[in-house]
Amino acid sequence: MRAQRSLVAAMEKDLRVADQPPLGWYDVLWELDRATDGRLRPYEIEERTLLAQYNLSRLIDRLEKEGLVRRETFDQDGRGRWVVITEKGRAVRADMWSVYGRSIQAHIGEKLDKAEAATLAALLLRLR
Amino acid sequence: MRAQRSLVAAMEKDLRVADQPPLGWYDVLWELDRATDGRLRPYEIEERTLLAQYNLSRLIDRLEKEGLVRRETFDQDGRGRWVVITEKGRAVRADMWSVYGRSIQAHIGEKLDKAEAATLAALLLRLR
DNA sequence: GCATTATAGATGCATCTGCATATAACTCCG
DNA sequence: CGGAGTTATATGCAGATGCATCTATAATGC
Repeated sequence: MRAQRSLVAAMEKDLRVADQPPLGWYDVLWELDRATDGRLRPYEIEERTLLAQYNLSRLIDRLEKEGLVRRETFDQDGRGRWVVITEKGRAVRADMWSVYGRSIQAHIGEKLDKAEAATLAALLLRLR
Repeated sequence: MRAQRSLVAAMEKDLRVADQPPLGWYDVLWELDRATDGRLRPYEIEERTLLAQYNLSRLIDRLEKEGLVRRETFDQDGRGRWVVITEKGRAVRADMWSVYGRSIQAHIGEKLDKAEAATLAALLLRLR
């Protein structure tokens, strides 16, 4: 918990200093950017990011308001929506990565070697 | 991040279902309970829990309102305060532990053996 | 000894989160 | 088919968080 708290605090700060949006935005944009056709259903994003449903719903609102994603209807199921990343969304994600990637390197890469990082990732994966 | 998110969600839920206060309360009460005379300065709690200063300040407000801690003046430095745990605070911490401890066992203890847990803790410690 | 700077803690305000619940659409079973 | 239950997403409201800043006090430099 403490490690996570300090990493998040440090990385959020790196992003903020570089005038970039908060961390949460990245996860969603990244999932969309790598998805086929740059689109996912909200529940798919939810599964991948482990964001709470109501939380994601409003995060999408914010992304939409900034023009980084748009919602489209999902024809096969009237309850469903598509969330589609826009060109601007892809650009913002790439910008964010230039800061976030360096931040990960600084706060994690510098402190663990590849093998240790792999061990850590494997152990954490077991906790989900 | 995802492991932390899902663990916190699960543990908060365990606490809530058992009618116990949120996780953050525990950390503060625990630090106070084990401290000499059951008292610490806010900045000491901050260092130990890695809570943000403004965040802790208001968490103490809530604990105080519930009668779990009280603030006292700190004579050696007019800027400082003591945060002192009350008997009720100690009791609440103990109650919480009966739920939280089991929750840790269920969500972590069941999934990692002692050696793995030690490895994980050591790696995470390096990230702070 | 006074001005400057630093530290401890609190707080206004905007935003975010969490819970509960709403709404809408789908599925399934008799 | 029709109602009961289920799933996908959204939202009202209360409370928590984050940022910036404030107040009060202490330390430092000249």
